[in-house]
Amino acid sequence: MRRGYATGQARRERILAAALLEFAENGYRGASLARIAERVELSQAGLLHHFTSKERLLVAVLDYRDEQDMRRFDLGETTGGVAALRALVDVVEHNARVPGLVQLFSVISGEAVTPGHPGHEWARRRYRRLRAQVAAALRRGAERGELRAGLDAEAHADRLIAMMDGLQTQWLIDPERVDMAAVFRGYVDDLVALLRPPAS
Amino acid sequence: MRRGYATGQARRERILAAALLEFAENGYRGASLARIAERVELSQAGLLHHFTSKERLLVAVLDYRDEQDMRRFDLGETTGGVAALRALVDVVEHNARVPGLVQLFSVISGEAVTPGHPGHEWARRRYRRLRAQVAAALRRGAERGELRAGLDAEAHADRLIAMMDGLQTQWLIDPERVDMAAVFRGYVDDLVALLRPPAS
DNA sequence: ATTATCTATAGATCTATAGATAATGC
DNA sequence: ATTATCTATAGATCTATAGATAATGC
Repeated sequence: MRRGYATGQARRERILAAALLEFAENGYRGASLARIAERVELSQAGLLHHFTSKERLLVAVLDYRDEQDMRRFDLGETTGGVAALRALVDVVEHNARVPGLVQLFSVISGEAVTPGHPGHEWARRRYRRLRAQVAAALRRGAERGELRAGLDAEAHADRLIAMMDGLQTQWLIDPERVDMAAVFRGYVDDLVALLRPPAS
Repeated sequence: MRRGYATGQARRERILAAALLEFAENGYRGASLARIAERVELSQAGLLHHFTSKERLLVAVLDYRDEQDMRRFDLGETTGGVAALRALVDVVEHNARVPGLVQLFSVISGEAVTPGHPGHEWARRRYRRLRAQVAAALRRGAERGELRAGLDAEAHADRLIAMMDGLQTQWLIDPERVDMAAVFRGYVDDLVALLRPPAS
């Protein structure tokens, strides 16, 4: 499997990091390959030697970030129920410390609602995967008797994800106003109370 | 107060409508004045006679839409408590019928998380206003004894708005997967149960 | 007079490709 | 040989302004 020389590999990593910043700051459409190239001290043509096109570069950045986040976000096969919900609160608390990454996802998800946007398919897959993961964790909690039996796992998963995204947008636009982690924690607390199995 | 000739007034309205479509489809950065001008059968310079710059045109579109929506969204001085929460469900149900408008707000809000974006201030003001309106309606409900007394009105308002926004994004990206209105209604139902005053 | 248009154009971008040269490592 | 770079450039944009001409309505 050809992966190029070591020097090229290192350069590609630097390009991904620089592209992430540029896309987060300007979105896909507002981003400039020339500016990215400048940040890694490379000509713009040199950049395209490594990534062929702006579209491919965006997809590479998104996949790269997804890979990193999967680990943190992965609720494992064992975690479930209340522990899983608490893990989501931890994710939000962590996100409050990395505004740059949060901004990348917010900006790109916003742009990607447009069909034809190079991030459209990525976003669709991502939301489906997240929903499946969260729903599975909730269901494990129900099986163990930790959460109410009849719960609608998919609907709650959609809501948890929507809540995270929506609060992120508010927080990025007006950081002083919104304590993203606290408001999300309040949601999870209410949810835990609501989904507690009826006293036997 | 100079408002120009009747013909100009009519042209400006057409421009706003066309610009709305273009911004919704391509975001601020991806939008093209030439394409907007084409849709209203005007030269691109002719368009700029009416709106001076691309930035001003975006702001005009956003203010124009806000004005329209204020009526629908206005929870009045009388509505409060559970009725206000039901009114939000109506809003979401209505939004599910106008994907174009929803897309405008999603795309621009996403872009506007970047400081320096011409929609940044608009988004900030908008979220503050929405929060104040929703929180006030919840508080009226509490005063009337319809909702639990000690409720955190601001936090619940932030969450309601975040939920609406987050579900909109999911719905726009994958309309077949998400029944936006139904999932939101589920949230409101849970919230009504949670905020019901303790039995006296 | 004021307003609504137009054509023409300056001046900055932008992405992607062609083709040459230098470095790397089997 | 393959990979990593570069310069140069084609070909499309883009926004905003200057300056001329036509229509509108006090």
